[in-house]
Amino acid sequence: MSEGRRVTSADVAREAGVSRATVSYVLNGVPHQKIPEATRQRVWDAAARLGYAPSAAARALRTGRSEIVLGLLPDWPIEHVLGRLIQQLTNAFAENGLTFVVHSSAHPGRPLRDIWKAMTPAAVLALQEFDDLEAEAMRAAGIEVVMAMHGSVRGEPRPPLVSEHPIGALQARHLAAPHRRLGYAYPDLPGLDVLAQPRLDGVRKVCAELDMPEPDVRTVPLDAVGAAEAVKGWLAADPPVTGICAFNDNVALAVLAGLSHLGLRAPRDLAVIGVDDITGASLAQPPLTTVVRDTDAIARGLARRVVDTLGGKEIPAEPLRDGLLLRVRESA
Amino acid sequence: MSEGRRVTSADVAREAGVSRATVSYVLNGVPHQKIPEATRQRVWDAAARLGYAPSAAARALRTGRSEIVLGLLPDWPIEHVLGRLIQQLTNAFAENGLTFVVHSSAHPGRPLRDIWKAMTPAAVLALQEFDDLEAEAMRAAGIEVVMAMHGSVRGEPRPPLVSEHPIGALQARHLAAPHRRLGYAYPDLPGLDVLAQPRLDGVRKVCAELDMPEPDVRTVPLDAVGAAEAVKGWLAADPPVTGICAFNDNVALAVLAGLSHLGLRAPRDLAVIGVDDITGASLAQPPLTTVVRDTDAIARGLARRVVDTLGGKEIPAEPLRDGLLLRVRESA
DNA sequence: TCGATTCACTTACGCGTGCCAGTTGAACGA
DNA sequence: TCGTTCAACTGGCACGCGTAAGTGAATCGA
Repeated sequence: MSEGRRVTSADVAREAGVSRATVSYVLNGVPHQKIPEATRQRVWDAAARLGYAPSAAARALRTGRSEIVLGLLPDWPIEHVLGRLIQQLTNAFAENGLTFVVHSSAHPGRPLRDIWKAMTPAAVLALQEFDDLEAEAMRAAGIEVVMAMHGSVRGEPRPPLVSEHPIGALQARHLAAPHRRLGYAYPDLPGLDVLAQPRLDGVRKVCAELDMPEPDVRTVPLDAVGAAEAVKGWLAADPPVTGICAFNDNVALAVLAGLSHLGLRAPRDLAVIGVDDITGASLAQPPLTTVVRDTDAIARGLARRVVDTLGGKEIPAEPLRDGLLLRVRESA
Repeated sequence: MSEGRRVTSADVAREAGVSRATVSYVLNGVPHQKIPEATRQRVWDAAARLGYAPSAAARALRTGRSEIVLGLLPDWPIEHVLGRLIQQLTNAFAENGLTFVVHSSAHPGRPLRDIWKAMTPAAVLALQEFDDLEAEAMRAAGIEVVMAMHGSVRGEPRPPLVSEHPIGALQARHLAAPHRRLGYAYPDLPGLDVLAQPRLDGVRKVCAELDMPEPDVRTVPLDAVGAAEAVKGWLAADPPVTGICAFNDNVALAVLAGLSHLGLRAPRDLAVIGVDDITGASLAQPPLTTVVRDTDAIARGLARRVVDTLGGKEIPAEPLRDGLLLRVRESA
């Protein structure tokens, strides 16, 4: 059938024997119009029969905003968790009639401004920290801006939507039982500070609460030799470090490799706990104890936040609460 | 300044003291119009001064297509390589004035059809196999469809744009020197067949060329115990398998874990080679030998393909050629 | 019986573009 | 002097939609 030409609401109107306006009212469920059930049904049927899908472009042009939520990806590697989060966000937004679309703003070939000016998304969900001026400009253009990470707008700092703090705290609390001195394996990638700092703060806080000394923080590169250096440092510390909270599983894997490089082994010589439960975690020698977060809950929460904000509801500033799960294996 | 209202081409026209049409001609570089350099400059300046960015919605409405390239993500986990590919595709398309946007079609909250009907992308880049009817429907709607994976349209099978074959071949050739019987560690996730089959075929072909027996294919689950079963099978085969080509690094890691579970070790008891060079590969015990592909080349190639297709050029059906690198470590 | 109200719609406008089909004014040839 | 040509523009339509304002018929209260 219809070769090329797209089905418009005018086609539906003709098919249903009503005017275009009526079609629009029915399909959008406009409340203050008295339209009898019979007519409604005719319109619904006609639309279905023709396979009508409204043009997002026309709609966006008319209303001044699209139904697109733009996700800004961070420039650090997209691994397991982040990948899953993207898929889950897509689904969560789809359930709310929004199309989630991600854009890597890593090495912008075009300035970010062009991107959002062009697509006029209803909202922008920043999965990374980003420029305040940019955020302000978006707001001025009528775009809702939601940040998942730490971020401040016009100087007024607001808490991150997704809080990293509890992750470090959980790691520390797990290790604290047998271990009296903890170390923190900090990632070797500058961009990760937004995540790493709050996690480390969580560890610090628990140490303080339990009257333990400050955690011994060392940057751990993702290679066995470099990691071995950090391990040597920990073991030589005074008092010696016996348990390591790693920024994530990859860093934890590096610590394990460092240990192995020195002929040592977890948890005997040094206990290690990671974050994320990547595939390699359960396959490591020894299998890695790790913290998993409920990314689906985060995705839903984030989506709801955005939807509510778009709906005009005022949102509490508190972070989302997402379940954390401790997956205990052998490394700690 | 301009609180709320967006800058339109009419504003630019007023600022430059010309008509809207002239602005449009200048900014779009329409060839068959005689416009003196002086006027061009005035328009360019005015546009820059006002910070004009054309409305994608209006443009899309007018032209019937947007400048968006929709990437359809597969439903398998987005790891390292795929994540990097997404970022690189974004950049590659950006360099060509296109906005790359990905959508996870994993568990479609809405039918896929609604998505692309709504956003009318200029092209769809499927990173996974997908429905022929769907593809046909898109084509009918004037959307260019490009497939990165295996895919056939209306029954006529066409070769995949990104070929997986050479990966398996390279793995096999590397192992073939000391090893006379190879095994293939097949992933335990049905969706991965599109990738796994061609890779396995590559291994098969090399085995045949070198007068070696057929590879011994076993499905390897991502846990040590399950993987150990597969390992036992290989070692007990007749003639025994001594080298394993794994579908990817995670599967290779599983094989390593299986070996370790049995008190064995690579490469002494069984050589293992993976694909992707994920972070965990270099950190494994022993460090994993693996095949890396040049995803940046793939991204650029894919982007160019799409851009050329949109430009009306007829494209050769041959797959992209991407560099393959063998990263030799200790496991094989 | 008749104005008023309600119902069930329809008419018409404008969102910002791209681009076709003019229009203007100057230069030029006869 | 007057067409004719051409460079350099401009006017205005259509894309598909949401929605404010209007319209004719039916119903109703007095």
